[in-house]
Amino acid sequence: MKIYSWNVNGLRACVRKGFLDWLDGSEADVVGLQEVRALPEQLTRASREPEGWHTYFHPAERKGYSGVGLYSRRALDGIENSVNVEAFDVEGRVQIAQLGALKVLNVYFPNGSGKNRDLSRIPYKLEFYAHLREMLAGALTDGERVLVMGDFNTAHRAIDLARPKSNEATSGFRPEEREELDRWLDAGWVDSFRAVHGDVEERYTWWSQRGDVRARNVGWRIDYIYASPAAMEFVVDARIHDQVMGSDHCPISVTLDRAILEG
Amino acid sequence: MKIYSWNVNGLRACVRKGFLDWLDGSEADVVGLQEVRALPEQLTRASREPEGWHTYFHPAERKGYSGVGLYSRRALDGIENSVNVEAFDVEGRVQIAQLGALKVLNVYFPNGSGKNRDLSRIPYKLEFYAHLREMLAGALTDGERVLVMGDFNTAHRAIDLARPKSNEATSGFRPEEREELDRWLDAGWVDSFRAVHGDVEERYTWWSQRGDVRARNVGWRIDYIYASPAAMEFVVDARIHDQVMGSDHCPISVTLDRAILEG
DNA sequence: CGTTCTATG
DNA sequence: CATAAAACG
Repeated sequence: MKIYSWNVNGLRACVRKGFLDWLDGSEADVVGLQEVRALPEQLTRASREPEGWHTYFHPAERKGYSGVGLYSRRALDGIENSVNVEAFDVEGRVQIAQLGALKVLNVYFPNGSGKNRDLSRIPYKLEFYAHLREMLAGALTDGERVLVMGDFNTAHRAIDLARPKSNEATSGFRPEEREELDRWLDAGWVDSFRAVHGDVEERYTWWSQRGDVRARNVGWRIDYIYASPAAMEFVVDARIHDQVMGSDHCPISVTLDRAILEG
Repeated sequence: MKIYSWNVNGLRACVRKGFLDWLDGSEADVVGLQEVRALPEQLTRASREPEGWHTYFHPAERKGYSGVGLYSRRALDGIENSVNVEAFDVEGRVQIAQLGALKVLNVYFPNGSGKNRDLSRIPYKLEFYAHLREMLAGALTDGERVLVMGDFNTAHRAIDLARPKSNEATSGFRPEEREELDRWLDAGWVDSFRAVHGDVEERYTWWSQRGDVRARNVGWRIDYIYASPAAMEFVVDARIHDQVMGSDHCPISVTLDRAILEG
């Protein structure tokens, strides 16, 4: 089975660029979207409830901002939107889906840049990371099968972005943000793409919209599917679909042995 | 000589739709624009200072809002932006141009609709009208040659809009607004288009942007060139150029005997 | 319905 | 550079 994550940068705009055709051609079982940037009622019916899919949305309270969504070929066994912190829940950043023995978290981690391109949102971002990490610590040590996928908004190591030197002070590659990802990996989470492909270079998931940056592949790898050790045993492939257009991010995926569903 | 008035509904957008081609083909001597909606420095050089034209701008303080501009083939003999009321001056609504013995006021009269489509701006609109009328009363009685042209934002009589009955409560055709135009005409101002063409019907200068309203000519005549009696003696033609596209308003013009300039 | 601005990324 | 909203008309 195949699970995708994609920051669509506005689902309505992405639909105009062919999202539904991509969806039907994707052979996906589950797709997690970030930055939906629409209330469900603002979506066309064809994109809100496409034939053959079960869909779930967790929008932000603020219109046109953030928001996550899940598309699944079979109905989810459970869905939960709250992480029990009001300040996080109102921004529509997390969906926790249960599929048999597998738990999938679809997450839009906060961007660290604030109002005037400053770093004022980094504390919120780091608190969000820490809260989720602590919330999931028990599941990890209990050997549960968990995927945390989405736009992490942080490149972990120099190999994960084209211009590491010039971005050491930029939110998304600052030491305090990278150290938080260290803590996830130290806790036991596995970066599925790196586990499958090792230190391959120049594989990115996001490119600035300025200039011809994507054509020149001057990008960042900031979208991940993190697997618990128990889930990682079922991962048979991990991919970055950088040929797929429609957003400033590209989709990523993992292929899993279906046995992962049977506890 | 030919003098035009046109509410361009954003000069930058209008330029993209061919404003400069229209300008050069217009045989205009003077063009007054309303709703420029740009600071001069936000305009391209080609539109701010086109070859062969002298240009003058009076923007609002608030960005992207209101603002008037004048294009003249020969340099103006004088230009004044203030009507000596701060609340009016900051909204960039008036330019007073002197061309020889002729005074031309290029005016963007306020829209009466407020924030929530309410009527909260009608008092401001009526005060603006009254202030300008009183300011010009002396010139009128002194026999000066004056044109007041622009977007008046009021249809005077039922003949001036396609749907008078259904708009009696709408700002733009309310009794208190129409009565203010009565006061201008009672004071001596002449509606140049009506003076030339009498009660011709279905001649409008503005159409809603919703639906196919312009194609069906469901419009309003709310742009006028008012002439003082002394100026009216030199008016040889008055036109509504409703075939000219580029805005939700169309240009209007008067043709004058050049002798109007020689006092 | 369309222009422009602002917030956000 | 792009998405979406808000204000205004």
